[in-house]
Amino acid sequence: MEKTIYDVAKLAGVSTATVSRVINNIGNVSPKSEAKVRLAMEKLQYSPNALARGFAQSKSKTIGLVMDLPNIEDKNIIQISSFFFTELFRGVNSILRQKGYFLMVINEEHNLEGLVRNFLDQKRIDGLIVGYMPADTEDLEKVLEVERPLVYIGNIHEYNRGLHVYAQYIEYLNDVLVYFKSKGHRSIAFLSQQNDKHLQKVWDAENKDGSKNLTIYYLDYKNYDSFIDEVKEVFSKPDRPTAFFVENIGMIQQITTVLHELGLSVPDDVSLMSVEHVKGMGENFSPKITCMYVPVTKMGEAAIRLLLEYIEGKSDSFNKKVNIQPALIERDSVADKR
Amino acid sequence: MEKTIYDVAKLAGVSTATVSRVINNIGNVSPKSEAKVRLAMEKLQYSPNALARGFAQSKSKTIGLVMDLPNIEDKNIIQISSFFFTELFRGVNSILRQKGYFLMVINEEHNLEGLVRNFLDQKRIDGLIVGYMPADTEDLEKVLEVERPLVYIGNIHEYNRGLHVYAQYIEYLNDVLVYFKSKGHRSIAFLSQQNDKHLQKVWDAENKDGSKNLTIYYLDYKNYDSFIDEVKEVFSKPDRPTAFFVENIGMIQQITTVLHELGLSVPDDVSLMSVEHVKGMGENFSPKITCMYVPVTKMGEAAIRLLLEYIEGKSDSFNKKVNIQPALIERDSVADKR
DNA sequence: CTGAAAGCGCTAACAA
DNA sequence: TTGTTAGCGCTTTCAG
Repeated sequence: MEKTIYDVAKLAGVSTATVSRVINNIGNVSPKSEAKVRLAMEKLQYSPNALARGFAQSKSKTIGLVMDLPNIEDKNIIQISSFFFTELFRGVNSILRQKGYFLMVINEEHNLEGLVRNFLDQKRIDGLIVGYMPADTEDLEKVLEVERPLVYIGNIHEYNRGLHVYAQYIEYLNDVLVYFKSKGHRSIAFLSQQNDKHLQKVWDAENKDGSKNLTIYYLDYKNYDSFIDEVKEVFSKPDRPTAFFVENIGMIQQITTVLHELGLSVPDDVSLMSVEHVKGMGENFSPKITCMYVPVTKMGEAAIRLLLEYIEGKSDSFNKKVNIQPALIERDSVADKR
Repeated sequence: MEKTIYDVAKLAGVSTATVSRVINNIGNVSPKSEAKVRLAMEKLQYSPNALARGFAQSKSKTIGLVMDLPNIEDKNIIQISSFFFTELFRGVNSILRQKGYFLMVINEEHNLEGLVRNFLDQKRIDGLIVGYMPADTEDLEKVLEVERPLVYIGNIHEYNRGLHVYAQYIEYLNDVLVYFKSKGHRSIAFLSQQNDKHLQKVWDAENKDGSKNLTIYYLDYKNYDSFIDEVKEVFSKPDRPTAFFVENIGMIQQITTVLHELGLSVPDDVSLMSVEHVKGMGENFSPKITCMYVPVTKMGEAAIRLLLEYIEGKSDSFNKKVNIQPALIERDSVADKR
């Protein structure tokens, strides 16, 4: 038979209310009583039943983390997202445990509203972190409308409300471009899984003076089997780009090999940049890759802080945003063309 | 105010017991009643309170997955374990959700007994999967002693009991050796994080005929900053190994570069093998790397099956083992020296 | 500072 | 096939 708070109370010679007070560090307990209770708990090896506590308080003390773990077939994305996932997890979990919360990872379909119903309404979790960078969907809007305890991590969206932690994707893409430009590059290729509308904006911004002095190639790797061919094609031309931004650092190895096969060396013929979610990862290559470091762990931490403030009523506002700034880490893969 | 089972019962004109019966698909409900109940639930947008259910049944319907996510400073291990983690998670979670369970990821210190007390005794979880491949510790023995619902994934241990899913590490190490040998290699290096006692066993087994016709180098990468130097040293010798097993596939890139710098090419001068936890990952290299594929996802699935059988009383035995067989996938990184 | 007691929402005998 | 009802273990007023 499991020990209950009654057993402890009886052994300690106090009421269950007093035991509850010491368990929860409420105070208003005499040192004497507290000592008796602690002794009794010790003797009985008492562990409070989390289910009963949660039930009594209508709080599960657990937070959900929605991640869209890609299917193993998506070779493109699995590497980058493995790191993204584990880094985010680490950031979220460390803060959570400190505050006495637990973490439930949720890897469901993209039906946000359904998720909210299943997990929040059933009180399985107290709040939700959406880590799969949802696009602007009606689903998202609906959830924001009802002000559920939910933080989403990712690009800023058009419904300008809700708890939100983000790294300004468009901005850092722009930073990459500006950096390449500052090093004298005028013909630049991007290999990115993002919709090219972001790149288009960047491109437009850079060429708005009408000089059109930049040439930008956009490669996408929706199709895993064909992007290598695309790369080969673009870099075989005599007027090939001198700089190449490869969003997924897991592809740097292959890209480097392909460039070598084309007789091009890094960074002398082609400069390379990438994104790292794990700090220092760019150093695992030769030459060491200059990267935008996107601190996912920090984003996770910020998200949790926002969420707990809201859940615990310390924050009155549902509309808060935190912008985490990526950092450009210069290494050896970008040549100075000036 | 949240809707409760009473609201549903009242609206449907039945008792709470009947509502409970349809929620839980117990049966013994007339189609008529069931229809009324479902309609009422629909109208009220009713979601059963998981906390209350858990409390009433003393079951949380959630399983804990203990993972030791390495600190970001451990550059050695972070890559391999990112994949290991996400793949294991995927396997575990998919089966779990199918069966109506939820997954709580636990990333705590190596104190197994403490974990068990915190999570199992408090009924926060119904069972535990230990995914960090625990060594033979007294901690582990104690937990096995009391037959808690726990499956561990990893190497077989000396306490020959408990629920256990494993890939036979020593065996597949041996398979690697045998494979290299079959290709005519006689001088082989291993770069592995494992304690070298495993390798020693392999070595002994292979040389037990007294012919000593194999030379095995053991490199370890405990120290991230120095293993590259070790590699350089070993492969600079005129009698360098002709084959190299690099356990961590995340290091293949660096190793290849180092070998190139030494003027050695793969596989002509040095043959390479590695381990992949994500199927097909060895193909992301040039040349494509011959790998032992360790199907972590399958291991996760097997673990869950074992655990749920035990928890739900379908299995009488606490002592069950499942051995998941790794597969050797031949690609282009091993030369035939015969 | 302490204790009595009323729930929290659901399940599961048991009786009908 | 249904309904009644006594818990499940803890928190939290409220009165003392």
